[in-house]
Amino acid sequence: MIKEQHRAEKKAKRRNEIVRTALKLFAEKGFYATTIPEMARDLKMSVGNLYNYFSSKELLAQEIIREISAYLGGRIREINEAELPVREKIRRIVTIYFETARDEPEMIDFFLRVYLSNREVFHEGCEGMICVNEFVTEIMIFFDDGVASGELKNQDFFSAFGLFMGYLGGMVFLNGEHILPKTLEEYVDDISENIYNALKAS
Amino acid sequence: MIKEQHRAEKKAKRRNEIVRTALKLFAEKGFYATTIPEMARDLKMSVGNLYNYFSSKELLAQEIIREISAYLGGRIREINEAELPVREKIRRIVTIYFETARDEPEMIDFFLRVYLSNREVFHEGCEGMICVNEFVTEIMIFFDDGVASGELKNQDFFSAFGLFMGYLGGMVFLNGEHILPKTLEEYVDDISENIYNALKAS
Amino acid sequence: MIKEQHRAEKKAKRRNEIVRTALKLFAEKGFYATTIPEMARDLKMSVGNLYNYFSSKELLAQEIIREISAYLGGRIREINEAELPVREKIRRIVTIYFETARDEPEMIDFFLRVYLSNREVFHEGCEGMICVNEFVTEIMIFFDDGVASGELKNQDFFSAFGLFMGYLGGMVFLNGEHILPKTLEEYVDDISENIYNALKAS
Amino acid sequence: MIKEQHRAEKKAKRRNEIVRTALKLFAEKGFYATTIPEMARDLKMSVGNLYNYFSSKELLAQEIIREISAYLGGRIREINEAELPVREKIRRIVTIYFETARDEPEMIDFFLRVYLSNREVFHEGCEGMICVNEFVTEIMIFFDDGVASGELKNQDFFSAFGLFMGYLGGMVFLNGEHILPKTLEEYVDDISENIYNALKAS
DNA sequence: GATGAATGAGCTTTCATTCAT
DNA sequence: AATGAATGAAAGCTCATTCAT
Repeated sequence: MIKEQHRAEKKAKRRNEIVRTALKLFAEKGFYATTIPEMARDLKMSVGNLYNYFSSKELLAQEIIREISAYLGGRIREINEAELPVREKIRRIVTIYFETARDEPEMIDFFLRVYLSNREVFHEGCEGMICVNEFVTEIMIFFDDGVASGELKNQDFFSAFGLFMGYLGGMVFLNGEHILPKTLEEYVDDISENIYNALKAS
Repeated sequence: MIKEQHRAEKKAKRRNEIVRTALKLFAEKGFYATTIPEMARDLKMSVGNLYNYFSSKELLAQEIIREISAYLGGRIREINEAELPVREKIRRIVTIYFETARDEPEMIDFFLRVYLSNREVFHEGCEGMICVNEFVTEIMIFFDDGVASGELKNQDFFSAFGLFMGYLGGMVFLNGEHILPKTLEEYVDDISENIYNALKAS
Repeated sequence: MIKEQHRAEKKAKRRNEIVRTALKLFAEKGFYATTIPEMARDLKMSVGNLYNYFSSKELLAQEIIREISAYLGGRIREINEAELPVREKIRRIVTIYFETARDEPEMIDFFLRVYLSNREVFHEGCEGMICVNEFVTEIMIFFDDGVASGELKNQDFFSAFGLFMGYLGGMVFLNGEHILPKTLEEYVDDISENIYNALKAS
Repeated sequence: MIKEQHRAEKKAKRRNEIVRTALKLFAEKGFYATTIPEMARDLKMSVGNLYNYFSSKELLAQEIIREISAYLGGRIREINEAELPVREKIRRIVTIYFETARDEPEMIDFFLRVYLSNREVFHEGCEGMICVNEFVTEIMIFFDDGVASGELKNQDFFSAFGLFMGYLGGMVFLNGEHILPKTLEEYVDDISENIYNALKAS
């Protein structure tokens, strides 16, 4: 039926609007300081109806992190699939991360301010890394490929992962606090170089 | 008057107990999930009296981060003051950070789970880095000394700071989520080496 | 028209399914803990359509009690129409009540847990005993017949009715709470005897 | 300290007012139709403060049933302790029950409309009969004494208990629904006689 | 300094009912 | 006859903070 299709589409669209609005609010104010009535107001939607789409505030947050992970994972996959020296791959990953932080800051902020911070919100349903699986997997592939090609030093994956992600997250945090004297983009060279030096073979 | 001295001492002691208890609770449960009545109960103290020592939950959290910064800053100062090659200094800083995470996890957890996450709590009174000033200053000294001695590459301080702190914070986070296959101590070698390679001169 | 007949039949059937499902849910979980969306889900029907059959939750509950009254009234009518000594009639009524409690517990549970308890639900539309009229009438006939035949003491009907119904309801309640050391069936003898002794003519 | 004593007294008094007000509301409108804000309004007290006295609506209801049980148990104990023929004891118990229903109808209504009906409210904390223990115990003593003295037939306790309590409860229910043509007091003779006949020896 | 009863705004969530399709 | 998205009022409960004692 065309009608039903139309309705389903509309619902999917509405659902998407909810996710986007919630992402924005959560990223700005944190999980606890964002209230459902506020979200409903921004969406011009009743509180009750919001609950027709997501059965709890926690599940909404979990959906969001899954979508962020899928988005970033996809961006990194493109890089993994290109034939490029590791040095250049690192540069591109750093660039993408900072670009995202600039153009869609909600995504990175949510990651840092909600996902990493309010662990209790994710412990039921997003244990370990299952909700950021896509993203982590691509980083892992990047690393394994680099080791396989002899460009990267062979070490425990988490030593490399912590460096990469901790570093980038830290820089975005400092930027968000207006502590950095330069824009993120201007740090790309230094940071890519540092990461490369840290991880490269011999 | 001896009496007054005694009274002041007692008050300082009580204040200290409050800070320690609050630190423990905030680190364990986060800022919002920790309630003042709960803190009072743990302290065997009335809520009203607690407010005689700290006029709000936020100010209490700010005091805590200042004390953590002072503590860690002090530990790093010792290293800065020793005559050691940079490589060894890095190793010692990493070691101290992980030791603290193991022996007094509240401090690092508070840093990651409260200070970095609930920015709204600190925006009035701890703008920028003023409440973690002592700690940051020592890292800065470590870095400047290394550059001065020619051991470290001369680059924007924050490129180095973000690497150092993001990396260590990231590893402690992964450890807290039980994602790491090894203990933090077993990562000290790899991580110190990575940091050194990232920052060393040419 | 045959079509219309068919349609009317189908509607009656659907209506019946609703009553049965609602009865089950109300009996299990009580009036307030049973929600209309839940009922619709169990019926594989939309909430909107449910409201085409019953215009409110209250009216649905009222319909249910009327049907229960009709069912139990019918069972007792059979006994009233048989030529039996009062002693045996009492025994049969007790037996039927307990059998129903065992085989179709929804009916008795609804009676005790919804009809007797949530009076506010029935005050508009089921005042007094009008919705349990059929059932009460048959008990009245039983009683009048017994008095007429000289087997039962002539007293205010409600003295007898309260004894009969309060007693049986009380036993089913105790049974439902798992307080009774024996099954309801094993109490039939004692209880019938007690009722007979209470009501019999001098 | 006199001050502390005074404060404790005041708190106990307030607690009592809460219990009385809640009892009245619950009895009138049932458990679910009575709201906490409404209770607070009647008590001229804030909602929050109410929760300083009772940590949930359920626990409040449990406290109430315990107090009712204690009250009725006490009244029946007096009868048990008097040297009276069983026939007279029955009469007095019936009288007390109906008197209570007339003078403090909330107590009996709560018993029938909340305790017996909303079992889910009591299942955690008042399993089985533990919250009506005092009352049931006295009925048990009455029954055992009667059997011991040879006045009552020796039968399963619950056969007798169900009769007694179901009967009285049933009559109060009918009275509450304005179905009875006479006042409860006018039924005392008939009912006592019926109970006696039902339970007496031989 | 110390107590803890009191406040009240605000939170997440629920649900009977309606209505455009 | 059927759908289910939408409403919106209201529920139970929490908690930082105040203040009379």
